[in-house]
Order: sequence, then structure tokens, then C-alpha cells
Amino acid sequence: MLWSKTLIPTLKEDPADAEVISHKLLVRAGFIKQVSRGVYDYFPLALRVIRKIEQIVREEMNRAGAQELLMPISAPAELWQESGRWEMYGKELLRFKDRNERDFCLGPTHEEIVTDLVRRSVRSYRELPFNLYQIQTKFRDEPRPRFGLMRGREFIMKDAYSFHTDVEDCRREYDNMVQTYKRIFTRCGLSFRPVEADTGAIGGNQSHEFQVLAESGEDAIVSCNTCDYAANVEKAEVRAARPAGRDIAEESPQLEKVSTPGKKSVAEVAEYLKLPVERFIKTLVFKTDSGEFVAALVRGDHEINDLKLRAVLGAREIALADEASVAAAAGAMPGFLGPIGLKLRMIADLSVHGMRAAVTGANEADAHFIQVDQERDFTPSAFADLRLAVSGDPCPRCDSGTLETHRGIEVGQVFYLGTKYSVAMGATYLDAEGRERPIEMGCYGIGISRLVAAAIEQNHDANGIIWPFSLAPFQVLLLPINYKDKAIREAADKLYQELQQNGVEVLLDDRDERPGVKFKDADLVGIPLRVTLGAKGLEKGCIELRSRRDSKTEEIPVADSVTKIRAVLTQALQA
RNA sequence: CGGGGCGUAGCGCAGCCUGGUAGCGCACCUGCCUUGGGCGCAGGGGGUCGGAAGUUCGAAUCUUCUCGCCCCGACCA
Repeated sequence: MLWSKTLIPTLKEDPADAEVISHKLLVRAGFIKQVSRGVYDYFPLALRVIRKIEQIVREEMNRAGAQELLMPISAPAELWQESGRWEMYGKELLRFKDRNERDFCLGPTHEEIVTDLVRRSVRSYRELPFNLYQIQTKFRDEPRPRFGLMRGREFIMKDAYSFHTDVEDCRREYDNMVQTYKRIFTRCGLSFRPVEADTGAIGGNQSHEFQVLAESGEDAIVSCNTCDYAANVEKAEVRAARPAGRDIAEESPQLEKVSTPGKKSVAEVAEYLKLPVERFIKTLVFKTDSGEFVAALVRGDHEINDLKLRAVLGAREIALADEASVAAAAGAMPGFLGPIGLKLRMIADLSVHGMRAAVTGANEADAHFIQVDQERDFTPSAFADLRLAVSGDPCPRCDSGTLETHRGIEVGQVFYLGTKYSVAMGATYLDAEGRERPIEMGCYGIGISRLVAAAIEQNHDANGIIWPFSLAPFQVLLLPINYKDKAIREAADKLYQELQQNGVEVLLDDRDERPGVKFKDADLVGIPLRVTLGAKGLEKGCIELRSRRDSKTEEIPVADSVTKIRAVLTQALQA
């Protein structure tokens, strides 16, 4: 392709509204432009990258036995009402009415549509199992889209759904997809990690996310430094600390109430009393969807994992109670709450068990208790794993490991769904005995457009993007120093033709620009191989081949150039 | 949804406080020059100052409303 005929509006300066590097570079290098909040145009270079990713995904999904189809982007409300998600999904679901005032939504995901499709098409166990996938634009009206392609409202996704007669077969396919995803992300040239994950709004009861490791990632993940345990912090289990081994007969110092005027947060009180935050017990009051107020207790240096709390409470929704509700329900203001004398149901984190010489609120204004002894002074309704895992926690799976934390960009997620949708929507089959049974389901997503951003977060330098060979919009950039020079132009045109005839994806910078401009743009756009054609080299019959990633440069004879470039590409794409 | 910030030429910004009829850099166009890392010189085009209403002789500038975009928060007692 000719640069002069391609829309590549590069910018010298960072766009004012971009925060993360992938967003800045995608805009600066002429790949995307924002149309509205979280919605972007994909310019020709971006589309080529997307097509590359799609192709890898297609090849691997097909190889794994899945079949591609295409479902509608809009869905009638009735299907979402059947699954119950019309009410549950909230404002992220973009809803609208057609001309006849019928409710519709734009699909943020397609469990309802695909389940409907399958229930109308499948009767017998003989027709199962199968796995259907599509690559399509999705719309989620995110509360806060940001970071360019990393969290858009409109985005391109590969979503797959598998259907099975039984749990074992569904789990087999789940594993098949995990392996497939590993191949896909490896082929994309990314450093990633599969982690255990919460199932969120999709539902189901087993899930892994595929996280591309990057500092700018929105997700926090933990991984064991010894075994292969890794999880999203939302999901990470925390093992009960080993029992401290305490002497029951030993007396604790007497409980004491101290004045802490205006000191509300753990940090403030700790500073004021000159006591370490680990000695504190935080008391947080949550309201459940059934209207109950519940106190959750965690150590001062820990944080509540509300997914865990929600699960322990068996609640559908929980939220921190506002000040007025807390005052009414607990009889004290936030900041001075404590378990002693509290009339609410209390769930305490495992680490609170057996704490001594602890500090808690005194359930009255401007006062805290010190020398609190959990076993002596209060008894929670239950102890449970409530807190977020932190760096340094012991691994929940192996004996010797400890957890370390990383940031990640979630580019894929696999779910074992079970029969949640098939039961709700009546997707059943007849087994060999003629009994009607619900279909077991799994679902598997990959954020195609997010992957573009993730790849850049992981592959860039001060000058611009460095595309992995497998994702690059072009494999080779031909850069004639002066395209108006006859000898250079003829050499460039000839090489351009030959490379194309040899199946190499090549972009020729045929613009009448100064060399400096072309070099800067070349680095910015990030095509992995650059061939520079200059007068000096051509006099010797040579061109210059340069790697974008490591800047390694070699002069090679024009006559060998096609062979050499093909060899480099072959090697790079195999690696 | 709460808080903050910003909307002035394609991009990045100044001007606003203290009202007087819009400017800088880059980009763009023309010519000359130059050609291995965002050249040089000369000339030139382009803006309903996000929108609406108000105050005023006069509004980019002051007031009100509104729309858009960005950031932070929307759990830590």
C-alpha cells in the first residue's frame, strides 16, 4: 500500500485528552479518532491490526472445533426479560424503543440471543456438543469509559458459547478454550497470565481471566511466587493465618476507653494514639438488598472484598450504608464504630479472630477502645474470609509460596455457566432415555479492540509503537529517502513490487517529505521492519534493513533483499 | 450519580481576572531552496471563540442556563 494514498493522520503532539500511552500513541500515529465518549473510528492502520487479531482468533477457534456465526447486535427486551437480566443488568445496557414502541437493547454480550437460537434449533443429545462464536461490535454504556481502546463503550469482541449434555463435557470444553486462549495470546506476542476470576454480571460459577501484564492495567492480580496459583484480587482467597497459639489463662490488660476527638479514619486514630494500623479493627456497616444492616470487621490495614462479603451474606447487592443509616442502625457515627456492644449482625474477617490489645471504635462520638481482646470482649456472628488479598499473603494453594501483586489488562475471560441461562430460557435436549434435560453451557470472550491497546501498552518506546510481527498493520515499511530522486524511486518501486509478489505486507512511504519526517512517522507507527533506500547505499547496490524493536541495522545488497526479508519474517512469525 | 477541570483555526495552546471587535507554535496552500532523523526563506488561506439567553453603547472576556470532553470519586468508619 502507498502511504500517500492511505489516511494516516499522524500528530506531533500528544492529544490533550489521552492519559495512557496506548491511547496517546494510537491517536498520534493515526490509528483511531474519538467520535464520542468511549466510541472511536478505526482508521485503515487500526483496522489492519484488528483484522490480524481476528484472523489469529479465527484460526485458533476453528482449530479448537468452534464454528463462526453472526448474531444481531440488537435484541428484543423479551429475551433479556426471560433471563432476568433486563432488570439486573442496570444502566450499562443501552435500551431503546423501535417505531412501534417495543423495547430493545444493544447487545453487551449474547447469552440470551444464543440460548434462544439454540433452544429453537436443538432437540437431541445427538446434536450436542458444539461451540459457536462470533466477532462483533458490542456496546456497553460504561459508567466511566477511559483510556482509549482499553475501556470503550463500543468495542469489538469475540464471544463464544458452548453447549453440552453434561458438566464433564462442558468442563472439557472449558479446558479446551483455556488452551486455545493461551495459543491465541501467545501468537499475539503478549506476556499474559491466566487468573482465577469472579463471574460478575455474566453469572455462572467458574471463571478465568486472561490478563496482559501492564502497569497501566485496570485490574489488580495476585500470583504465587512458587506454584501456579494466580487470581484477580477480587477473587483471591486468603488463607486463615496460622493459629497464634495463645495461652487461654493469660490475662489481657483491662479494656480502656480513650478520647479520640475528631479522629475517624484508622490512619488518623493510629497517628493520634501512636499505635500501628495492624492493631486496629475496622467496623464497616453495609446494607444488603433485603434491607438488613450488617457490620463487617477487618483489621485496620486490610480492606473488605465486597464480593466475598456479598457471598458470605448470600446477598445479591450490598453497599456501604450512608451516615444517617449507620447512626440509626448502629447507634454511632462512622468513624467511631466498634464491635463491643454493637447490636448488629457482625461478620469478622479470619484475621480478626483472637486479636488482642486491639483498637476499635467505642460506639460513641470521639472515643475508641484500646486493649480490646476479641475472645474476651466480643463475639461476631461468624468468621469468614472477607478481605482483599495483599502482597506477602501466604499462597492459598501451596505451603511455601507467598503472593505478589501485579497490574493486568483483562483481554479474555472464560466462564463455566452451567444451566443458568438454559433453565431460565428453557433450552433443553432429550437424553438417550428420552428425558428432557437443560443444556450445560460455557462462554468465552476476547476483547479484540482492547487487545490492540494492550499490545501497545506492552510494546512501545519513547518514539512510538513497536508492533509484534503477528499484529503489525504491515510487516515492512519501505522508506525512500527522496522519492523524487529517479534512481531511488525506481529501486523503491521495484522492491515494493517484488515484496508484494512474495506475499509480504508492505507499506511504501512515497510521500514528498523530508527524511526526518518520514523517520519520525516510521518510528511512531511502529512497523517492525524498515527498509531505507538512500542514494549512498544504492550506489553500492545496498539497502538498509532495520528492526524497529532493537534498532539493529544491516546493509544488504538489493539483490538479496527479498530473500533476506522473507527469512527474517519467517523466523519472527515462528518465534 | 457527586466533586474538579477544560471547550478559542486540523492539532497543541495564549488571550478572559481588569469588556473595545482574536493571537502564537505546529499543520495546511504558493514559490524558491533543501534532501539520512519533525530543514530554511518569502508570501498566503483558514476561527458562528461549544450553544442559548442576559447585562452593556460594545461580550471570547461578566452573569445564568445548557451541551460536550477529561480527571478524581462513587466502599474503608
